[in-house]
Amino acid sequence: MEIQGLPGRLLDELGPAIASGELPEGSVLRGEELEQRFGVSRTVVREAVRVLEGMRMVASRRRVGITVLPKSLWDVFDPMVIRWRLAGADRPAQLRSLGSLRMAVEPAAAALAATHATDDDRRELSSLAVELTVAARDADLTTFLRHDIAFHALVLRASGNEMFAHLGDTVGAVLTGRTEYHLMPHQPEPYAIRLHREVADAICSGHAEEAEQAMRTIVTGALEELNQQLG
Amino acid sequence: MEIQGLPGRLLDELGPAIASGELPEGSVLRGEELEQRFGVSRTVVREAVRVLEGMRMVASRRRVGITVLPKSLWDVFDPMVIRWRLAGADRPAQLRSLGSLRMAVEPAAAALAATHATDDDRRELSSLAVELTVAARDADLTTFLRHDIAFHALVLRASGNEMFAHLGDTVGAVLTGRTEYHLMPHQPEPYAIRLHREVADAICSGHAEEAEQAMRTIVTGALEELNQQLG
DNA sequence: ATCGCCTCAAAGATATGACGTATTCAAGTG
DNA sequence: CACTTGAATACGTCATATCTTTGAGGCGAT
Repeated sequence: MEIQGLPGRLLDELGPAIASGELPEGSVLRGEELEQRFGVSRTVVREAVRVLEGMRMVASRRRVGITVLPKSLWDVFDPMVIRWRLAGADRPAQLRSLGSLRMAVEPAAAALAATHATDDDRRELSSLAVELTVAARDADLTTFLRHDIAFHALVLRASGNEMFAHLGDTVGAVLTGRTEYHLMPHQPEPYAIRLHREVADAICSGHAEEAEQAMRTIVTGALEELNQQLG
Repeated sequence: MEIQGLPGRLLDELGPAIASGELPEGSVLRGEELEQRFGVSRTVVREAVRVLEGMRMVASRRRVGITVLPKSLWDVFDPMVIRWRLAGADRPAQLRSLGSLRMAVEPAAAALAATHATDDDRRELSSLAVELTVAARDADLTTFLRHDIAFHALVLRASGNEMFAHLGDTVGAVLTGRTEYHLMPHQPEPYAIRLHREVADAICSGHAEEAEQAMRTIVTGALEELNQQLG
């Protein structure tokens, strides 16, 4: 899913280092230094740096070196950047940002899905809502998480908006992180389950307003839970 | 703002070609072929391809070549991808997607801005609203556009959410395109101007609900206008 | 005829040496 | 002190060599 080969491995070192602030804004790296530090050739270093440059995390300038750019310039929607930030010291800020984004996008996506979803989408959505309920009743958190992710991703995809659809993986990462962070404490709240069924039902029956409201309630809950945890 | 040097120029050729569908999904390019076609070295081709790979528009595989990936995999939030799509045959679809995205994000951003904006933000917002009114009265579309872009970007930035803030440039591109597409017909509608002042006032006085509603009305109008134009 | 294994070649992946070029910094000059 | 100029530096580009992976076709056995 990511970039392969040696440049990919270099990226997995440099990206997180920059995203976590270990290499703060303004840091300057030299290509040759990277070659030695990671034991790779110029070719590899240059390609990795180019990719970072493509996501505007660094800028390469002659006679200066490779400079880490301020976070405000980064392509914060790039899945790699999101992943790196979620994995590092920037995790709280990234979760907050994603929380607001979900708050804006998911209700809108649910509303759109109510009018744009295909019949297959609706069937699968219904099915997922049921499986979600079952997994919750059985207190099977792993299965629950898998279906929860699939549920949200499906709503986003069924909205018919390719940009919304693309947020599916990111939302999935947030949900996964939440479950991990909880360290699997108690079973999912019955109220949240009911809301998921409500979303599914509303979308299946074409009630945009209702789908939007139910989804808004879900995401609001997640956001409150997040704020509570992060202080 | 983009990638510099020869790889950058190569990107400006390949990116639009892929985004426009001129190189459809599944097309296979060979590195050597690109070297010859564009008269550049292996190094340059590889770096450009790596960047495209980073935005998941192509995948490079041994013994096969460089394959154009399906659009559903592209990083549709990457500013470059958005720009390329807006410039080419995919423009209508991209505008529709962005329309829905604005519809979801901008009202939410306005609501957040009402509680998160700094005093400077509020002052500048007020000021922009006035200048917007003046430019509209003078039927100075160029100035109007500039301030309109600044206005929306400022609201997004003042929301305090870095991801929202990052959509400022993209919204700006949409607004620019809209004005160009109109071929500068008539002056901006007084109603829309009033709504912008309303957003500014609501944010300045901390009325989140009101700001959100006014912004929603603005974006709804833009979306309707878009749907009318695209059929 | 089909399946599985083997070999070969195609194309990218990586390393390296050479040279070009812009840019910074500082020495030198008025 | 301001301006000019030159040299050092680090990236940019090209060319070449070698390695690695992998798809396709051949070959034989079942």
